[in-house]
Amino acid sequence: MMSNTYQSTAEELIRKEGGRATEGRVRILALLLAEEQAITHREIEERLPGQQPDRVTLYRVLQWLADRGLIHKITSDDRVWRFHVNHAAYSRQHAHFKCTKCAKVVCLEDLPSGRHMTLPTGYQFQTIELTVKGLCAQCV
Amino acid sequence: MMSNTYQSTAEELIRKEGGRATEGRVRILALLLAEEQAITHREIEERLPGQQPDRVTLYRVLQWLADRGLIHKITSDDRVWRFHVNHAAYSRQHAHFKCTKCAKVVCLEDLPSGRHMTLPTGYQFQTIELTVKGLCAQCV
DNA sequence: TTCGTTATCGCAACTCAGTTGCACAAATTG
DNA sequence: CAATTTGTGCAACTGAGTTGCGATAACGAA
Repeated sequence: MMSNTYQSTAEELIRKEGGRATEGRVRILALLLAEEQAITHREIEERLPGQQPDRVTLYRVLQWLADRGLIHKITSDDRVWRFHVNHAAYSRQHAHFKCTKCAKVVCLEDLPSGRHMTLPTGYQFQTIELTVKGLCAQCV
Repeated sequence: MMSNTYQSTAEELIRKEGGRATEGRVRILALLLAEEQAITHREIEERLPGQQPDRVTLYRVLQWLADRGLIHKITSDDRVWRFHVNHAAYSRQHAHFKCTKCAKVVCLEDLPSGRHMTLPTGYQFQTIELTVKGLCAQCV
C-alpha cells in the first residue's frame, strides 16, 4: 500500500512548481515517487488504486510533470513512453537499461564517456541517448 | 533519377536471400541502396516514383528485408521507425545521429567503448543502443 | 510456353499510443 | 460572492503499424 509520505512529498513538489495540487496530480506523482522502474502510461493506470483519472488527464499530468522536470520521459523501441521520477542521481543525463524479455526499464546512474563521439563535420552535439539492452536479474 | 545499378544490385541481393524479386521489393531496396540517410516509411512512399505499392506491402517488404539483415530499423523518439541499408560499416552495432531540427537520421560508424557499463548485479548485457542528438550541418 | 504451387500483394478493417477541441468543474483572486 | 484562471472529462481524431483473407503473380517443373 502507498505510504502517506509520498502523498505529502508529491503535494509539496507540485506546490513548489506553482501548480494546483489536485487529487489526480498528487496520486500520480506519489505513485511515481514510490516506483523503482520507469513505467508506462498503461502501467500507471493499472496501479492507481480505486477510481482512475481520465486517460487524457493522465497524459496531461505526465506532460505537466515532465515539463517542470519532476519526472522524465524515456523513449523505447516499443513506441511507448515510460516515466520515471527525477531523483538527484537521475536529474541530468543518464543511461537506461531495458530488459529484452520482460520489457522492464530502469535508470542507470552513469553515462559512459561517449560525449566525444566523432560527428560528421559541421554537426553540432547536443545530447546523447543511451539504452543498454539485456536481461534483468529476474529474467536471466 | 535512380541508377539502374541499384535495381540490379537489389534484385541480386533479394535472390541471394531466396526470395522472389518482385517489383515492389526491388524498387524499395534499390531506393534504400541509393539513400544516404535512414528514412521513414512515409519518406520511402514519397520518394517512390510512379505508382506506389500498398502501405501494408511496404511495411511487409521492410520487415522482410530487415529480417534477412539487408537493412536495419532504427528507433527514435518520434515513435517512427527509420530504415537504412546495411553497408559493411553498419552491418553490426553502431550509433545513430538525429538532428533535433529537421529530424534527419544518419548512421555513425563507431560505437564508443560503452560496453563496460556497470549494470546492477545479476543483469546481463546484450546490446547497446546509442543516439546522439544535435544539429546537422544544414541546420546549424 | 504453359501450368501449378505458393510466396507475395492489396484491400479492409483493426489496434494502440497519444492528441485536440471544447464544455464543464474546481480553485483562486479581488 | 462574482470573475477569472486552471484543470478535468468526454468525444472524436491522428498516425504508425498490424492482421486476416481472397486475389495475383513469381518461378520452377513439365
